[in-house]
Amino acid sequence: MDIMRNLPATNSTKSVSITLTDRLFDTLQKAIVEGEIPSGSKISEPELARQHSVSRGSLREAIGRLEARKLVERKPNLGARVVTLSYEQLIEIYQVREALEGMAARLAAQNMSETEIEELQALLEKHGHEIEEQHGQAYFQKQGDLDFHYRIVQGSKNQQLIGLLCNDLYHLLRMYRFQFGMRSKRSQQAYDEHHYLLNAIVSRDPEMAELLMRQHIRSSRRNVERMLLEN
Amino acid sequence: MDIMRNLPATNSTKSVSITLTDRLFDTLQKAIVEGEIPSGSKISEPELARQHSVSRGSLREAIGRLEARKLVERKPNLGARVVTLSYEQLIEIYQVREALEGMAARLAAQNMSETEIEELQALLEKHGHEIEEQHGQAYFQKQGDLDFHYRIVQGSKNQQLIGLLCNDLYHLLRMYRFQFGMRSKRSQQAYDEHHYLLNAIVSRDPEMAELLMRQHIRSSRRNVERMLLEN
DNA sequence: CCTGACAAAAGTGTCGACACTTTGAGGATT
DNA sequence: AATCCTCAAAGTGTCGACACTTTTGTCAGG
Repeated sequence: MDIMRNLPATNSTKSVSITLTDRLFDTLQKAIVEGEIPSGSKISEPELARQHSVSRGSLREAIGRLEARKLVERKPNLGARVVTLSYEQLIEIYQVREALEGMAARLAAQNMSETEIEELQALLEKHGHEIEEQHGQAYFQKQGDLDFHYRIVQGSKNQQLIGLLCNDLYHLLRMYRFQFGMRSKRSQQAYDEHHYLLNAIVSRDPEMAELLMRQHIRSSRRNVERMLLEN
Repeated sequence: MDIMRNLPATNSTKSVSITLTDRLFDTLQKAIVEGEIPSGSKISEPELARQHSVSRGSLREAIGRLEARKLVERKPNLGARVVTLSYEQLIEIYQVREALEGMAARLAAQNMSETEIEELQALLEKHGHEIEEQHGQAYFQKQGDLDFHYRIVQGSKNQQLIGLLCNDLYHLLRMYRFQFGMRSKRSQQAYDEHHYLLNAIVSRDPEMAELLMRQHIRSSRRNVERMLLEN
C-alpha cells in the first residue's frame, strides 16, 4: 500500500527499528556497505560488542542476519568475515538481476496502477532535467538509476520478487557501487533506455518490457566490465 | 567441486552440522517443511527450547535463520509464526522460478562440463524407466523433478543463483509440495520437456535452453493452478 | 636456526537469569 | 450485561558468565 513510504535510499528494514538488534543490524549493514568496516576483514565479536555497547548475544543475532544477506560469511568456531568483493561475483549479480528484474518489468507492465505509472513518468522527467543541468554528474547512475529500478520492482506486486531484489541483492549491489567507485558516463544512454522501457509499460506490453529491461541491465553490465578491465 | 556431495533430497546446510544451532536449524526446517509444526501456528520459544533441550538463545538464532528463509515470520515483542501458505504466494514463487531457472538453464548450456551433461543424461534415462515401470507413481514430480532442476541450477556455476534457488526458494517450494499434496499425472509430459531441454544443453544453445526451461515451469505452474482451483 | 610440543590467551558456542512488553483473567463501575 | 481497570502470568529482548575450540607465543630438543 504505502510504497512511497519505503524510501529507496533509506532502505532500513523498518522505518524505525524497535529492538536493539534491529538498530544494530541497520548500523552494521550501513558500515559494511559503505566500507567503514573493510571488506574481507575479520569481525571480532567482543570488540564490536564493546564498540556499540551491546551484549555479544544481540550482536550475534545481527551478524546472523547479515550473513543471510550475504554481507558476511561465517565459519563455525572461526568467526565471521565481511565478504570479499570480486569481479566474478559482480558479474554473477548482474546475471541474477537480469533474470529477476526482467521478470519484474514484465509483471510491472501488467500490474502497475495508472497513478504509479504517472509518478514514474514524473520521476524520469526529473532525472532528465538533472542530467541536462549537471551534465551527467554521476548522480544518475548512483541514485537515480536505483530509484527507477526500485519502483519497477515494487510495481511487479510480487512479494517474493520484491524481497529477493530489495533485501538480498540491493545492498550487495550498493556495496559494489560504493567500494568499486562505479560512476559512469553512461547517464544519457541509461536515461534513454529507461524511457523506452517506460513506454513499454505505458503500453502494457509485458513481453517488450522484459526484453528492454534485460537489454538495459546487460548493457549496464558490459559497461561495468569495460570499466573494471581498465584496471 | 563436489557437486555430487550436495544431495538434493538431503539438503542440509552442511553435510554434518557442527554447532548445536546448525543442527537445530536443520531439524526445525524439516519439521516446518513437512508440516510437523503446522503452518500458521505460533512458536513459543520456551516450549520449543524445552522440547529440543536447548537454551532459548540457541533456539533464537535458529529461528532467525528460518526467518531469513521466509519459513517463519517474526514481529517484535509478539513472537514468531510459521508462514501461512497461500495460493497467491505459490504463484509468485513460480514466477520467480521461471526467471531464475530460465537464466540457470541459459548459463548451464554454456558452463556445464561434458561429464556433468552425461550424468544428467543418465539421470534422465533412469527417470524414464521409473515412469514406465511405476506408471507415473507420483515419484517423479516429487523427487525426480527436483533432482533434475537441482543439477541444472548447479550447472549454471553462478553461486548467487545457486544460493537463491537452493537455499531460499527450494525449501519453500518443498513445503508447498508436502502440504498441498501436489502430485500430478503430468509425469510423462514433464519428462518429455526435460528431454527437450537437455537436448538444448547438449547443443550448447543457451537461448533455446532458457526458452524451454521457462515454458516447462510455466506449464508446471498452470498444472498447479488447475489442480488448486478444483478445491 | 628450525621444528614441534605445550600452555596461556583470545574467541566462539551455549546457557540461565533478569527486565521489559504483551496477554488474559478477574473484579469493580456504570 | 457490558465496559474498563488492575494485576498477575506468560513471552520476548538483552545481558553476563561458563565451556569448549582455535590461535598465539614460548620453550625444549634436534
